Amino acid sequence: MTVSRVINDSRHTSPETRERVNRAIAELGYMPNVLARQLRSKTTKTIALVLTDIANPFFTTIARGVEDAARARGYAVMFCNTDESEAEELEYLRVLIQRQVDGVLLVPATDSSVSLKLLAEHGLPAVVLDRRVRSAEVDEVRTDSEFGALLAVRHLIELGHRRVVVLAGPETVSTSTDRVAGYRRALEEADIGPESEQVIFGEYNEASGYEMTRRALVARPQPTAIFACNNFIAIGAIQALRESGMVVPADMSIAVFDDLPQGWVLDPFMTVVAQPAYEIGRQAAELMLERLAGHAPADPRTIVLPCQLITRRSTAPPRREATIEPAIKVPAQWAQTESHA
Amino acid sequence: MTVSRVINDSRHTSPETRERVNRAIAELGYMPNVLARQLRSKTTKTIALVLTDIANPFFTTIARGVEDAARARGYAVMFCNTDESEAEELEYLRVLIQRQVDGVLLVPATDSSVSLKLLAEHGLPAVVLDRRVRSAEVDEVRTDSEFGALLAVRHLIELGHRRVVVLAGPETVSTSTDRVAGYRRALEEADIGPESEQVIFGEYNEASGYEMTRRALVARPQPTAIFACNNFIAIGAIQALRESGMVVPADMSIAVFDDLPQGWVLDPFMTVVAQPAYEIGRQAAELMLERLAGHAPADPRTIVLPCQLITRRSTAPPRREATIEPAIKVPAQWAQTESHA
DNA sequence: GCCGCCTATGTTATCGTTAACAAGATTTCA
DNA sequence: TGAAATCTTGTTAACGATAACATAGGCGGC
Repeated sequence: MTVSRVINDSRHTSPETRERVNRAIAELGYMPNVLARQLRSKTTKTIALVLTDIANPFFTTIARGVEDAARARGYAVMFCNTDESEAEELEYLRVLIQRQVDGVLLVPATDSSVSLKLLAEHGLPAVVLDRRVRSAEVDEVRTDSEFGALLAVRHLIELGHRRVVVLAGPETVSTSTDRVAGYRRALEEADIGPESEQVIFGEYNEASGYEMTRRALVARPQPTAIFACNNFIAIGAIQALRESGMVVPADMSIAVFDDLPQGWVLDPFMTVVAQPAYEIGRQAAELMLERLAGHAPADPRTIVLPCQLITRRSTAPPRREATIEPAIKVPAQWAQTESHA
Repeated sequence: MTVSRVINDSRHTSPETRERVNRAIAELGYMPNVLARQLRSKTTKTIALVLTDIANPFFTTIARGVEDAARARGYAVMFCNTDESEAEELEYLRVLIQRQVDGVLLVPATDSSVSLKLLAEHGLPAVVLDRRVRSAEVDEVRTDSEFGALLAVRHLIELGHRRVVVLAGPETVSTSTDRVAGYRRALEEADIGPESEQVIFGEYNEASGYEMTRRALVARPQPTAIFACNNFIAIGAIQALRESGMVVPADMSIAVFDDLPQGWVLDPFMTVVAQPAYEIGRQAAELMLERLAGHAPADPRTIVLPCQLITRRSTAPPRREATIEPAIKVPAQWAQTESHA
């Protein structure tokens, strides 16, 4: 019909016809059937964002960046939550292929590349976010986890800590291993021998953070500082510390990878390595949209964004080594001033 | 093709053919095109959940209930976030109609019924969640906001409070007005005159909670307790109280509608009116799925679920009226014991 | 006046699936 | 044995849009 032309092009249509068609549309409450359009045009104007934990504000922020960039160019976004499970991830990808999405932004549950192979088989472009994948030939956007961890642990060491325990996520996830690598580099830098290393691998959630902290606390000599590899691990850690009556930062310092929103765990304000989560999402979407528009080079591109240490009140010199401050002063009300490094 | 029969029915197909088809599917990596299927069958096996704030754990929990119920019957769920804006709501509904969703679960941004009219015009079934809508002929699932508010405010009054301020959401939202009504009933019950009433309407978010609290604190005589009509308002309130140096519950009690997850605002644990959020979502989805299956009566149904007062440590007798406890004892570490009423 | 080009509209075929019908093969049962 | 019932497979049309082509005027240039 000419109707199609009015709705889409509006080139090659006379003003009267356009008027007539629009009137009819208004009268009938007509709305085009997107399904039919997509079937015919072989493009759904939809991209998918597959991530591991939508409840984590870090990923929520990424999702916003993706959505904003996509919407600005008329694309819709489908969100899929894999719960850190590769099986779920593959399940979702199959659904997405069937639903004919134009491309997939993926936070992979593991560093295996079977998911990417599946996408490649079906000719779907992909962008990997936040994590590295072994031997992948795709666009990637992430931050330098190793360097961020180095900053955080260096900060703890500068405060005087010598026994720092790192609570990591799964060993199969690159952000875990990279952050542990950064931790090791910081120890080496300070000539702290590997015998003082304390690394616990677990999962990127509250329960695991709680459990790892309980384990860390029974170690002798007890660590004086915790480096949590993500924000949920830190929340679990705080709960475990409270239960065992330890006060942060007097009895235990804690530094965290990934920021937490205001309103979460107000007390104490956390020293964190903040990632530009919104930008990770936005730029990943941009890479994808460029590729879909045909404006992208054939070779994969990698964007590594900077991260930033924000020191707040959850880190302080350890009890024994405290020299300047006379004792463990725990202000009832934490000041909200921040210093950025 | 016979292929279709193998994939769907598998009735009326010989085992050999089925085998042959399945082999071919595996070899070719064939996946059916969902779009075409949906176009032909006029059903997308998709329902939409349109809500006002996906960042609020109350709605996140509803979303889980919806998703679980839907998935169990093979339905997919599309989530849409209206940000409490009726314009956005209508925008989304138009998209959903175009995308041919089978039905819509709606947390309406206002109590107007234009959205429901739009859906009815296009023959789409709807279920209204959490809030009431004026003169609507649709299925509804919610809790008894007025009764919940009555419980919370009665609890404050029993503790000895006489000046309770209620921080509400928008006046155009039924949960706001219902909770204010419950507040008034509690005051009447206790023979507290309307001159002691203090009602502030705002929005269901942190910023508004903060701002309303600042306003409430300058009132003279100052209120001794706050009743926050939702959890985000409460978080904003807590921030404002901290800034002005007030300690909860010694200087100010606070009771909240909607529970908060562990990990959020640990200190102090909140006295809340908890709603069965998951059940609201699940039962709403069930109503919809029943209707889609043709098993529902023509007349609209309304489900009102019970809510529950959970007293924790954010409420205590007011300073002046304190008689039994000698002073305002604020334990450094809040116990996590809960008593249910 | 004729040709070619541009514009506005109509026609046909197609995307990939399934509903509906058709028809041959096989089984059931009187 | 024959007719009806059942099973298996094939054929056609349709879902609602658009791409591609076709047609018919209108216009300007020579």
